[in-house]
Amino acid sequence: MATLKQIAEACGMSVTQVSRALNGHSDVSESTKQRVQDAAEALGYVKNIYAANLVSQTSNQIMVIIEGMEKDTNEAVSSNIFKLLQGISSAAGKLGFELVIHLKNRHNAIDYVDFCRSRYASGVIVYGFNFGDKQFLALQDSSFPCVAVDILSEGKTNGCVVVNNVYYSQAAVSQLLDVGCKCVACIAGFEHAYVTVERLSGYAIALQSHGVEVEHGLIRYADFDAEKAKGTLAELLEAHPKIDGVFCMSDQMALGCMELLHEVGLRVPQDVRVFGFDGMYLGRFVSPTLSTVEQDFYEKGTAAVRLLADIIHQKRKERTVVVPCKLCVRESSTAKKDEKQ
Amino acid sequence: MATLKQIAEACGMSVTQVSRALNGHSDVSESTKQRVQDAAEALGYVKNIYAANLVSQTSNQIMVIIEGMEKDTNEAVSSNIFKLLQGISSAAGKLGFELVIHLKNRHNAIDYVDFCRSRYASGVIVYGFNFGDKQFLALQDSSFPCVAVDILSEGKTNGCVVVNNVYYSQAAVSQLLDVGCKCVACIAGFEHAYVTVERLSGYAIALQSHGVEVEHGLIRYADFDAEKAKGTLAELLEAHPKIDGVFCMSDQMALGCMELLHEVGLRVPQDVRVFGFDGMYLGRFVSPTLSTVEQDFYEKGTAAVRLLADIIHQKRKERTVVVPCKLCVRESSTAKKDEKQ
DNA sequence: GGCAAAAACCGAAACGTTTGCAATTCACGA
DNA sequence: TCGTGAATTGCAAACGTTTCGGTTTTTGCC
Repeated sequence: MATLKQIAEACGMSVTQVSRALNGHSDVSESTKQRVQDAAEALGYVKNIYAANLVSQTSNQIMVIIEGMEKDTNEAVSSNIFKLLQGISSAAGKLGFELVIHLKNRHNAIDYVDFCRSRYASGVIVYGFNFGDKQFLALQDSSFPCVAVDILSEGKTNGCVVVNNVYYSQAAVSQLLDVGCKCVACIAGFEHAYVTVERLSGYAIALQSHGVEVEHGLIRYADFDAEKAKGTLAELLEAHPKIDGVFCMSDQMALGCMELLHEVGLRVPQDVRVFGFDGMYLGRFVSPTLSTVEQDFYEKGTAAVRLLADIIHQKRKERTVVVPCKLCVRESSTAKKDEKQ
Repeated sequence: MATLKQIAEACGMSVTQVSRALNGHSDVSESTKQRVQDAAEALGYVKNIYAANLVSQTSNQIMVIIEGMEKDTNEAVSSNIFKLLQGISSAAGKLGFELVIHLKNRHNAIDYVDFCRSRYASGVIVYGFNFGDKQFLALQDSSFPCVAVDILSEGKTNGCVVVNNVYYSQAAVSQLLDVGCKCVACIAGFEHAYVTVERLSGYAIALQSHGVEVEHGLIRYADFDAEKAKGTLAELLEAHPKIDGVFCMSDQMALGCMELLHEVGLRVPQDVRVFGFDGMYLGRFVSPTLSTVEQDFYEKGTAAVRLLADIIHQKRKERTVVVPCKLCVRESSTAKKDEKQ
């Protein structure tokens, strides 16, 4: 593999000058720059990043850490995270950062701060942590710029990209109440996830502002899983036959619920109205079409990188980026009064 | 940041010995090993991989290259690739490899061989290339061990992980013919993708072995997109009203087709039978449930890493790994003769 | 032609590790 | 007590790059 030394020999000049020429320094003449570039091209030179980063004590690498990625991750979550990664990748490419992506599972646990230190990371983007996680705290306390997605995080070198879960959940549940629902159940996600807590709060606010009391028996956790949601709703219907609306914290779960309702002979939306969350592509293809809150994970990814870059360059002071969502009211939550019994 | 030198000073010994102790060499006494490890722990030492890889001229990094990852990648593809990545990540963790994942889009094009050379890559896993791609050829011709997923690739340092697309497509189409379909259309994927070509060939074989002639007018490309599939099938039905079976090369497209059939008043499976491909989770939740060929992308990922490791260690001679699929015949392709008009 | 300033260039050290080779220490039997 | 071989240790070079400080060459001007 060609090195600076070989180029220097080929051009009859010093290694120093070659390095400066290739890095576009000002104190090297245009003619030598050209000569060096040609020689580099001819020799198939490519910079050794280990040597370069070692001496410069920096890197332009961003670490992306995705927690909780076991084999059974469900399809909707997979797709969302992948879009997040695409957004990150795209923005990182534009801004000249390299990506080292770590999908954490039980076989590849590492110490993240050490990982960053051992490679002079420019910054970190994390997803999937819950509040109080040791490693999450360590990253926040470290000197590495750290942007969290879908969970709050503040600090001198920290920031976060979130959506307004409270607002949109409230809007969704309000829509259900506005079309006449009297008893709205809530199929929640992972009990301790930040988004779950926030959406639950939106659910409660909507009920209260409509003069409905929150009944804890109507709230169940189904870990964002369609199968679990289905089983959970079955139990709920058993205990509360008067349920006429279901707010699900993911579309995947909403589809599970619609399947169950179909099986037990309840019509959507005439008997029970359903609202999802996420905006999955297929929501438009099921029958009835699924009402949902559409999130843009790609946008979350690009926003995270831009925020991180700003923190790295000490530019922005506002450290919380809120990415907008879109409320999509479709058939599954529509009144259709004329068909109602 | 602590270095070997600092540990050496703390322990009163040479840098050499410290390096050996930490790397578990045999020619260092147990007592010093312990002493060094304690000091390293106390000082918060973490190995600088830039220095280590520079001198050893190696790395334990595997490059993962995913082609064609523009913003509009569809949900099913996203989810599949993410599962592939999870499988890769899990197996790499077990085998002690680090991952550098490159999701290629228009903003982050790089020369892959140069990329590998500049970081002493142990090997490469690629996904999404088509035959004849310059960069793909360059990787195959390079000295870097290279495993391709979902496309054939052979050579001294190359291998591939695929599924038997021909066989399963044939099985799917045969099932449609066996329940009485006389005119089976084919909604194909990207025209030049390897899997498309293979599945098309399975489609043709099934028809021929049932004594049905292949009619090219019944074959259309819809790029694995549900929306396009929907429009395409509409055109097809216009031109060929006798169509009573549709073989789709992805579930996503199959759902698009079912949506269209529903809209134009054709019943599934009584009037038209539908078969998908991929095995997406939601296929079990739509009504009618979707027949499909279930692929395991997680397994493809782990298989790819294991194969790559074997190539790196020059172990295996067989360089093509075939991951099994599962034929899932569900309602959408079932005859239901009694309900037929 | 001579001079100063600007432009272009170079030597050598440094980054933190690994490793070949040589030096030292040790145990143990003669 | 000494010699032998094995076990343990250290020196110094090497990996390929960047950069500090200094040197040489060129340029422009009187």
